[in-house]
Amino acid sequence: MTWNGRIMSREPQDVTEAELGLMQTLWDRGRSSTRQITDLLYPGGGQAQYATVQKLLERLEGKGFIRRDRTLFVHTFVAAVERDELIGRRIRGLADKLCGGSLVPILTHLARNPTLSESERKALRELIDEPDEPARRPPKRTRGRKG
Amino acid sequence: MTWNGRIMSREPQDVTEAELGLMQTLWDRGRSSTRQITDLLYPGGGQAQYATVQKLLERLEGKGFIRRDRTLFVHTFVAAVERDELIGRRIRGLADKLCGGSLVPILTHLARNPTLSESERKALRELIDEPDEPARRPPKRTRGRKG
DNA sequence: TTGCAATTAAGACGCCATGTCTTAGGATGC
DNA sequence: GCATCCTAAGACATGGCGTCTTAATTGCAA
Repeated sequence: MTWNGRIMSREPQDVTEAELGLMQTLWDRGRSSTRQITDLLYPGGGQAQYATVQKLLERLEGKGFIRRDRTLFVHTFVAAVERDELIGRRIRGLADKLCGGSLVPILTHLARNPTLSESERKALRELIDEPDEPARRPPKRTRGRKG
Repeated sequence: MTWNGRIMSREPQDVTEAELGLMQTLWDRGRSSTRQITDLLYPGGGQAQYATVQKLLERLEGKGFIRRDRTLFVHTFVAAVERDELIGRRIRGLADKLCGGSLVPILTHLARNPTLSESERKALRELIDEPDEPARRPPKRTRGRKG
């Protein structure tokens, strides 16, 4: 069985370090071609680096983190998962692995964090006080929990 | 150079999945021996599982996440890094890799999180208000208003 | 059309992290 | 003395990951 923690059980897969570089590029500059990404990430890179980017893009596509447009000869790519979404996944993963699934330990850690400047603290406070939409307060009765 | 992202540059190293199981045990039950941990993590395990735990403990010690007491014949282990500290490291790593080092994107994500219950929201708010300000603040309504 | 450059596509490669297990050598206790 | 527990050292397979080579395909200019 070799039950490992990541070999079996089909975990959703994550973006690796090098792949993250490509994601950043797509997030920052939007739809791009392999060439554009390569020039940006490996300035002065040759065929080898180009192929590396290719492979990374292929894997990212396979994992569903980017989408490829094949209509033109030169394919273009866009992020299928936004930066914030990835942040969310990481936080959730962190909560699952270290906090029994709860976000509270993370929250408290953040709140107690001394590196949190007063302005950040203030910004956070406002964000918390302000749920989502101004027109949405009454219908909120202990809902929206997923198992 | 083979600059990879983890091969070179001596990154502080992280706790792996299996190792995390041992850490949880040490966090929960405090100082423990290899035997105790093995019985807990691999019930009915034999010599093989015992050795696995041994190796994991050895690696954790090497990485500085636990401390070993060799005074007695049977060594005992304690966590050298607390759960909260590890949470902090992960958050920081997340911020570095995905947020350019800033915690704000993480904070905003959390604040916007729909799975955050009202009680959690409230708890967070209190935690934020607490640290810096000793005890000098009218009940509420600090900031003026926001659009 | 021919030829060159760029692009896609497929796969090989080496390294090492990771979890697992085997074995040897000491200490303990009956 | 002998079985049993422990430590210690290391072997091992698997797979992730970043990298690179090579071949096939397409576009474009001369």
